[in-house]
Amino acid sequence: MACQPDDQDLFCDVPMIHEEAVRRVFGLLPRENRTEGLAELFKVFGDPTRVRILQSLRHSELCVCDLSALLAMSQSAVSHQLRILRGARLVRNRREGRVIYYSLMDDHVKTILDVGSEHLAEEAESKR
Amino acid sequence: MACQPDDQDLFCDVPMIHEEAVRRVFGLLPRENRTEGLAELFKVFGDPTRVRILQSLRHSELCVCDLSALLAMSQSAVSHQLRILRGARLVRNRREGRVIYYSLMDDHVKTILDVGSEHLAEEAESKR
DNA sequence: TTGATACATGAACACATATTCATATGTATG
DNA sequence: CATACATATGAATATGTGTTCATGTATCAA
Repeated sequence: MACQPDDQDLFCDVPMIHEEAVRRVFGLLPRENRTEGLAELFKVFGDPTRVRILQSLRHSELCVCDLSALLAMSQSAVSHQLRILRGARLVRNRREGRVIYYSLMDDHVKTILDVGSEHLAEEAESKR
Repeated sequence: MACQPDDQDLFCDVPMIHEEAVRRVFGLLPRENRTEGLAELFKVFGDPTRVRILQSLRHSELCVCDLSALLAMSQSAVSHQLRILRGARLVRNRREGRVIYYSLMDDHVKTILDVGSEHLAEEAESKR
């Protein structure tokens, strides 16, 4: 935790080999807001249960008890995770009587899962 | 933790309203391997420091001390995070004397960050 | 070889998080 | 209204994770 390389002071206790590059990149970085938001978003994707839920909803709208049976998990655990997915606007829900149906919010969710899968595939390929 | 809805037994202690859909989706789900791998991958994106590193490397190859100065963090903390990014094959590194330069591994990293940003943008829009 | 520089890493601690358990909310049915 | 059903949620606990601190490794210079 030295100092922020702003316009006035770029001299830290940390050695800095490429001052120009650092200054330039610092100017190009998005606001901290956005960084924090991105991390929060990906954190939601970073749990096997939630990924499993998203993969399931990708193929069909499902209610909570369906997901519970499908994932072999307690209804409570599923509900807790659905709450987090809702918070990140990755899923939407609609009520029909006592049953609440969940589905994916939009195509971003699919895209993110796909690009992630691609990366894993190439990763496996590069290990050979 | 009831039972897995495999071909032989789909009857759990959890109520299952849409048995057909559940069976169908179960057949379409990827192997657990892949789910776990995806979650592990996104977990790496799920930390502000690591996102910040990736956003930085997106614009320029940088060495550890550059990143340390840029992010105003200790060299140790940055190194620990770089290790995790390397493990997920999100960054590559090359040595030049005592200095080690890091850069993004491939375009998947950029794409994932971009799609995430898009989602956040639309999320903000939908809140209005 | 000795010292300095750039980076990596193990241990420890503080903090976050996923599941379980118990209970609450909301909706249909009788 | 009372009951059953589908889902949500608060509290507690166990496990995971990021940073710091101290130390180790690798490279260059003298």
